[in-house]
Amino acid sequence: MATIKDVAKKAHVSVATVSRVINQKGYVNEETKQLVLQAIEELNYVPNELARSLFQKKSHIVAVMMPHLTSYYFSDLLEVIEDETINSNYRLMICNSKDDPDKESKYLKIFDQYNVDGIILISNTHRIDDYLALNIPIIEIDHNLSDEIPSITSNNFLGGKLAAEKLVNSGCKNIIHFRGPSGLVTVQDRTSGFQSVLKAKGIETHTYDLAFISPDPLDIESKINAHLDVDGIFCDSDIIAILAIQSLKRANKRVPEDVQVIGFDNIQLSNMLEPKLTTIEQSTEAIGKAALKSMMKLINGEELDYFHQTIDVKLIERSTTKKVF
Amino acid sequence: MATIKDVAKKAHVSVATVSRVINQKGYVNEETKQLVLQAIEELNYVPNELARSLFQKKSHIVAVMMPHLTSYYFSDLLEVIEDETINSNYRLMICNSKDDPDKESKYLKIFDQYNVDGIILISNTHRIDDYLALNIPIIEIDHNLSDEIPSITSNNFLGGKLAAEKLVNSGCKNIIHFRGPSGLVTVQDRTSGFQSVLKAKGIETHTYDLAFISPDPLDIESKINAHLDVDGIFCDSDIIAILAIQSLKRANKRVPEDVQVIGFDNIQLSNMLEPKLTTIEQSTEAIGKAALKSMMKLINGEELDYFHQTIDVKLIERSTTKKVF
DNA sequence: TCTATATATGTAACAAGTTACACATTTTTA
DNA sequence: TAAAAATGTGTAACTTGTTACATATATAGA
Repeated sequence: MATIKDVAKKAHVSVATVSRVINQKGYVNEETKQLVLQAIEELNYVPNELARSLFQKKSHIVAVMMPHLTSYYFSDLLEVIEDETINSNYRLMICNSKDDPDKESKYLKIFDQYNVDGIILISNTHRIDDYLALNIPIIEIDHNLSDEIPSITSNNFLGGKLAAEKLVNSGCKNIIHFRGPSGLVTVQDRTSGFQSVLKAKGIETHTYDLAFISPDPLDIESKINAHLDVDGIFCDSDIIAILAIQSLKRANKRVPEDVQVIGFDNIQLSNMLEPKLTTIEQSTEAIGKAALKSMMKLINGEELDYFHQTIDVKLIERSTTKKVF
Repeated sequence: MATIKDVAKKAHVSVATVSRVINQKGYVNEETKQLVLQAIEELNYVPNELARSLFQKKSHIVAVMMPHLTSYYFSDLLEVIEDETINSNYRLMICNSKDDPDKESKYLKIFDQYNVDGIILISNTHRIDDYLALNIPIIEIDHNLSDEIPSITSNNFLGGKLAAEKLVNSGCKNIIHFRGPSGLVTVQDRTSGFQSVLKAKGIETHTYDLAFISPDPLDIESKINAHLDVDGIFCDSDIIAILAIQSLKRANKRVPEDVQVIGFDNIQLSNMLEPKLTTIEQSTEAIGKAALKSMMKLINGEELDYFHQTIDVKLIERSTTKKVF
C-alpha cells in the first residue's frame, strides 16, 4: 500500500503539498498539482482514512442502532439510511441492540473508541444519559425519548386520524384497534389520533396491545372472535393486519365486505399479498433522508430547522377497505 | 477524552506500561497494574481504536456487502452476521451494492482506506479481480464465484433433491419449478438436485426463471394457469411460494389437496401465514456462524478446514404438502 | 521603488496509540 | 557465587496523515 510519502517522493514534492492536492486546500501550483495527481494515479494511492481520522478526531462513520434487523419496516428503513449515508460520503456501522442493554453498552463504548461522528438511534431502552454522555450528534428515529435529542418521527397522530376517518367514512361502527406496546409514544400518538375521530363520532372501539416483533397470531384470532360484530380493524403494523386478515378468513368473514382492515407502515409485502392491504404509509424514504440531512447539519455544527421533525403519513387505499364515492 | 498519556501521568508510569496493561502483553508488576487499572477507571479511559488501528494496520472492522437489504432472507442473515461479528469482537460496516457497480467500486475504495480486516461478500456482479486485488480476507456467502475465494453456501443440490423427493413421495406427477435467475450457481445446483430425482422417476417438470427480488405475481399466475393439471410446485424462495399459493387460491385450487407447494429459505413469514409453508430451510444461523468462524481464521492467518463449505439444508414439513405415512 | 499581499512549498509537530530496544533489578541455574 | 534468565519499566521511533509556521518568490499598490 502506497503512502503519502511514496507519492511525495515520486512527484518530487513534500507530503504537505500532496496533502494540499488531495484536500484541495491551500496554494498549489497547477503544474505541481498535475505531477502529484499523476503520481497518485500511478501508485494507485488511496489516503489512509484511519490516519486522517486520528488527526481530525472524526471517523466519517455514522452508526445506526436498531432494536432488531429482521422487522420488515426496519429493513426498508435501513436500506434508505445506508444509501443516504454513503451518498453523504459517510460509512455506516450497523448496531443491533436486540433490546439487550449489555449489547448496547458494548456499542456505546465502540462509538467512543472509533470517534463515530454520529448516531442514528432507534431504541426502546431509556439509556438516554449514556448516549448524551458520549457527546456525539444523535438523531432519533421513530421514537422521541427526550427533549435533548432531536428526532424524526412519522406523524403518528395523523396516521391514527386518517385510519379512523377512512373506517368511519366507509361505514364501520364497531372497531378493533390492534396497537403496539402502549408504552411507546409512537403508539400513544396513533391511539390519540385514532380515538380523537371516533370519540367525536361516538363510535365504540376495542383496543388491544400487541408486540411489534412476532405478534401472536392466536392472540389476534381470539380477540377477533370475541367481537363477532366487528366491522373494522385498525392495526399498528402491516404484519398485524396480515395476521388479522387471516383470522378473519378462517372465521369466514369477507374482507372488506364484512370487515375492513387498515394496516400501518406500507411494507413491500402489503402490496404483494391478496387482498392488497389498505395501510398508512410511513415513508421510510422521507424519514431516512430527513435523518441524514439533519445528521449532516449536526456534524457540521449547523442549527437544525426542526428539533423534533414529523413526517406526514399517507393513507394508501387498496383492497381491504371499501371504496367511498 | 482521556488519552493514554493522561492515564500514564495519573498512574505515575510510562505510556508503555499502560499499553502493556491494556493489552495484557509483556511484564507488568501486579501493583503497577492495579495503579494503572485504577487510573483507567477514574478517567473513564477507552483506548482510541483509530490510533491502534493505524499502527497495527488492522481496523477490527468487518464489512458485509449485500445486493439488497430488504429481502427477507438477507435480513435474517444480516441479523446473525451482526451478532457473530460483535461476538468476535469486530464491528460491522454495512454495504449495500444494490447490484450497482459504481456503488460497489465506492465501497471497494473504502475497504482500502479503512484497513477493513475482512469482507463478507454476497454479490451477483463478477468483479472478483477487484476484490482479490484488495488483498483482504474474503468469505463469500450464498454464491461461489471463484475458486480463489472461500465460500459458504447451503447445500443447494440437497435442497432441490429433498424438495423433489417430498413432492414425489406425496404423489405429485406434474410439477412446476419456479426457480431464481438461472445464471446463479445456487439456482443451477438446486435445479440439478431437483431434476436428478424427477428424471429418475420419469416425472415431467416445467421450469421457469423468476427474479428473487420482487418476483412478478402476474407472471407466476399466468404460468400456473398455463398448466391446469399441475399438482406440485417447488419455488426457489418462500416469497415466490407465497405468491404461488395466492394464485392457486384464486384459481380455486386447494393447497395441499389439489396442489402441493414447497418453498425455499424458511423465512419467518413462512411460518406466520396460512397455510403454513412447507419449505427447505437454509439455516441463516449456521451460515452466519460458519462465515464468521472462517473469517476469524483467515484474519488470524490460519488455514480453513474447508475452502468451499456447504451447510446442509432441511425439509420443514408444514401445511402446504400432504403428510405421508 | 518599497512595502503589502498573494502564491508556492517545505519542515516538523501533532493525533493516540504500539513496540523495539535499552537498562535495571531480581531470580534461577550451574 | 558468577552467569544466565526472568521480570519490570522507560525512551523514543513508528503507524499515516494534517497543518501551523517558516521561508521564498512573484505580483500589486502606493
